[in-house]
Order: sequence, then structure tokens, then C-alpha cells
Amino acid sequence: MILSNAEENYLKAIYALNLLGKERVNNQAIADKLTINPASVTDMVRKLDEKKLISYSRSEGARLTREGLRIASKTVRKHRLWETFLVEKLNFTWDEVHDVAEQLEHIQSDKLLDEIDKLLGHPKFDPHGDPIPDANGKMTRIHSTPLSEIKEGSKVKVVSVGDNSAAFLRYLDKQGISLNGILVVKEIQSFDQSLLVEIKGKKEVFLSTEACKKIFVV
Amino acid sequence: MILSNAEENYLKAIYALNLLGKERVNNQAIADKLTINPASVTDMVRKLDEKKLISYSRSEGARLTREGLRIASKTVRKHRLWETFLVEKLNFTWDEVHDVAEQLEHIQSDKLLDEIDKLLGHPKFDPHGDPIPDANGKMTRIHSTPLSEIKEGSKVKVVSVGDNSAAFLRYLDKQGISLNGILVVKEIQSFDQSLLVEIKGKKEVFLSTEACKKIFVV
DNA sequence: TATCAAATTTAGGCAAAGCTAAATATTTGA
DNA sequence: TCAAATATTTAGCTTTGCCTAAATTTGATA
Ligand SMILES: [Mn+2]
Ligand SMILES: [Mn+2]
Ligand SMILES: [Mn+2]
Ligand SMILES: [Mn+2]
Repeated sequence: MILSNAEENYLKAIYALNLLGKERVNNQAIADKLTINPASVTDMVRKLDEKKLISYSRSEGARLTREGLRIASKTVRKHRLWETFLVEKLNFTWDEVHDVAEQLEHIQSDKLLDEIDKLLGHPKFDPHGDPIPDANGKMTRIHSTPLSEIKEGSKVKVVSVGDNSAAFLRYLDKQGISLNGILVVKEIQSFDQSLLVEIKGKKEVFLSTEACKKIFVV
Repeated sequence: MILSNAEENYLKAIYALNLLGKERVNNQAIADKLTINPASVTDMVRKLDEKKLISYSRSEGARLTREGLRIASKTVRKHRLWETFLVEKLNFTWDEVHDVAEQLEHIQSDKLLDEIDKLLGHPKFDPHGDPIPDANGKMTRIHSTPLSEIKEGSKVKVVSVGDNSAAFLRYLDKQGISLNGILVVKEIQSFDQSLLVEIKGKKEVFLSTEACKKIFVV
């Protein structure tokens, strides 16, 4: 079955919300995620239900069927493999890849996907530290913690970021924070919970609570 | 200006027809090229004219404006660079690339295009022997001849093919004909103009007139 | 339990890109 | 020159995916 970009985006949104813990996904959440009007979501979930890609009911909300899950995770796989490809092979930076990958993830070609995967050596994580589902939809789950919940004095490693926007990623670049970077939490400011962080042997920077919530560490 | 896939495809079709010698392109020709109904073409050429990408009049037909030409040749450039990339870097065969390139040519990212071009070493020709326009739309023109017009006894080199369909390309594979292959025209059958051709030191094959019209040689 | 807020759906519309069938133009060529 | 063939346009319709505004439903809470 060939799906439209819109349909794939809805499935991906539901998939992402599922992973965030909500196994029942309501229309409002999908609408927020995709920045689409709830009335439009009503139409689309109905269509996806008819196509048996989700099961939807007013009370239960939406949940992916086995087939819907397969397509959603394949789309995420494509997105993250393309992002990795762009960074590894085409000199893109991590703040430049998301928008292009949003387009590339809809290209239909199994061979293309397989060959990109092979060329990259079957990577397990994308440039933002997000796990890449394998061909069966399975992916490595890392139990990380937001930097905002780390105790004073702890030494941690950055494993992923919770915001792929160019603005946020460039802010991190500016602060000197990158994937796999080692941080030491020097001080937690009591009045606003912002952090004074030492970046492994380099410098000390202040990070807002907002930023710290989006930096995941182990 | 961001164009839809459909708009880009129309511009590309007009561009291709222009290169075939027809500088005035009529709706019927566009319709045939894109396998679209002429009534639909009327709507679209009107829109492209309003957007100043073509100039259209009932009597003159359609002709690309400078901007329309720029976009058309950029789209062709993308198509052919992607085809080349797929063959050179991802183990695709020449009969597998066209359909995927039809999708990839619509991805919007100048950086992506430039990096692919750089990775490939600024190739001048695609896997079907078609010239790749450079960033300014200029491309190498090779004055080739259809094999169907070659005299008996001549020794020629295959430089391009006039049909990118998987069916035709696999037929050529089967016959042992490939780009840059050397052929000697042994005999022209008088009753149907089909050719007996020797493939450089390998074997002799019969080629139908139809096939010979689509094989370009120097 | 009555009320208010949030979520969902209905109703009606719009733009893009296609279609068919019928009406008009334009060419061609007998 | 005029009829037939070809090309173009009009009119009206379809699907997809979105929108706003106005119900309606559900659910929390006072
Ligand atoms: Mn992304
Ligand atoms: Mn990512
Ligand atoms: Mn092609
Ligand atoms: Mn080609």
C-alpha cells in the first residue's frame, strides 16, 4: 500500500506520542504535534482507521495497528538514516539535517533504504542521539535522564537532545555542548534552577532550566 | 519561489520538448509527455504563465521564461545527479534509477545538491549517457546519431540511450549493449532494416529497428 | 448534580491537480 | 473553399488535505 506524505506523517506522530508513554493518543495531541487543526485530524484518523493502519474510537483515541506500526517505524528509520547519511557523508551539521530528512523520509525505495543503511554500516543512532529502528522496527533504548534532574557534582555524558530545531542545536554548539560530551554539574542556582556546568576540560557555562530539560545524559 | 512537484514536472517536460527541437511547445505535446489530459494542461500552463515561469498563448504555445528555464534545468540536474549517485555509490543498475530519481529530483535543498555533485566529482553525464547541466544550466552537448542511421560496416561507440524504461535497459543488458561499448554494424537486413551488430570482440546480435532508433552512437 | 472547560465532531469551504464530455478553434487537404 | 481532423478550451466533477465556525460530547469540579 502506498501512502501519502500526510498519512505517513500522521502515523509517525502517533508513533512518537506512543513512545512518550501515551498509549492512547487523542486527536488534540496529534493536532498539536503536527500543528494541524483538530477538525482535520478527525477526518484523517477516520481514514487511517478505515485503512486499518490505526484503530480509532472517540473514547480510546488512536492506536497503531501492527501494519501502522510497521509503516511508522519504517518512516522513522528512513528519517534517521537520512539524517545520519547527511552528517556522515555529505558534510551537514546536526542543525541542518532535520528539514531535509522530513522530505527524504517519504521517498519510496526499499533498495535505497537498504543501501544507505549498508553504506553507513548499520548505525544505531542518528546525529541527535536518537535510536534508529532496524528493519524489524526494533531499536536500542537508552535510559537517559534530562540534565535538569542531575544532582550537583555529578559527571555525566550527553547522549541525546530532545529538540531538533536548528535554533536549539546552534545554541548548544555555541555553548560547546555536543553528543558524547562529558559534563560536570558544578552548581545548581537555587533561585531559578539553572545550571553552572563544566564542559570536560574546556570551560564553564550557564544553562537555563529550559535547555537542561532538553539535554539527555547518562 | 517554492514549486509543487507537478509544476516542476511540467517545466521539465517543456524543457525536454524544447531540447528535442520544438521551441514552441503545444499543449498536446505536454499532455502526451506527461500522460495527462489536455484539459488539465490548459489549466496548468495558464498558472505557469501567471507565475511567469512560461509564456503561453494559444497560437504560440508554451515557452520557458528565463526563470522557468533555470528551474527546469535545475530539476534535470537533480534528476541526473541522483541517478549517477545511485549507480556510483549505492549499487543501483541503470534500469533501477529512473523512478527513484523522479521522486528525489523534487527534494528542496541546495546544499544537498551541491554536496552530491561534489561527492561524485562533478560528473558530466548520467548513467544513460545524458548530459548533466551544471549549476548555471549549461551542459555538454554530444552530436550523436541513432544506430538506425549508421552505415553498414561502420564501427561506433554507444554514448546514450533514448529510453530510460527498465524494460528497454534490461533488454540492452541482455543483448550485451552498454554505454561506451564498441559496436560494428555487420549487416542491415534489407526487408525490415533490423541490424546484425558485432559487440566488440564478444558476440553478434540482431537488433530491431525500434531498438536501434533508441541507441545513440558516435 | 449542575456547570464550565476541553475535546471532538459537523458543516461548509478552499486550493491543487487531476478527470470526462461537450463546445470551439484551428489546420489541413480534397 | 469547405469539410474533416486535430487541438484547445469550457463546464462540471472528484479526491486529498487542509481550514473556520458552530455544534455537541465528555469530563472535571464546585
Ligand atoms: Mn529529525
Ligand atoms: Mn534526529
Ligand atoms: Mn531518468
Ligand atoms: Mn538518466
